[in-house]
Amino acid sequence: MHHWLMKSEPDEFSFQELERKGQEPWTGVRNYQARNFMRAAKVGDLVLFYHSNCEEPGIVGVARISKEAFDDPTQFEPKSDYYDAKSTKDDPRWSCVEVSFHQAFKRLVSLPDLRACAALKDMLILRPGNRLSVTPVTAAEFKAIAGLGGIRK
DNA sequence: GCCAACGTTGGC
DNA sequence: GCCAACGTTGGC
Repeated sequence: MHHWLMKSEPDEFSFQELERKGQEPWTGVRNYQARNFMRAAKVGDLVLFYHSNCEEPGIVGVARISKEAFDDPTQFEPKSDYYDAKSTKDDPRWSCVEVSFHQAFKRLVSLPDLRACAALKDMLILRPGNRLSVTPVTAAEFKAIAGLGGIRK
């Protein structure tokens, strides 16, 4: 089992919205590295849900991979923001996974919280200029963050 | 709204 | 295949 961290702008799609809907296809990722991480994700993998570009950036809870990588439908939709004219059905460029709500944190784990935790000093997300929207997280990092969020994993 | 970091594009 | 220009991300 792998662990992941996925970023979302709450104005676009928030953790609360995931809780309400139950599950959501994670479409619109247009970065090859992030895409490759999604292709490696398996059903049941746990996902740290990160709110970015907002008042209080940080991790708000845990989601779960509920469907493994499949073709991101938005790449074929000319009207979509994520349309990719260079992608064909025979050779699609972009994948997505489906994520499901799993468990909300008791408290937000903010960026300063993450930075203050010695066990997390190697996290990809904390590296300057990191912009990947999907990154792998080690089991130890996952456990430490769940602890900071007030849930036991 | 600024700006640093970084991926992508395209001319050569 | 190099690299400058450009666009995007995301914290502050």
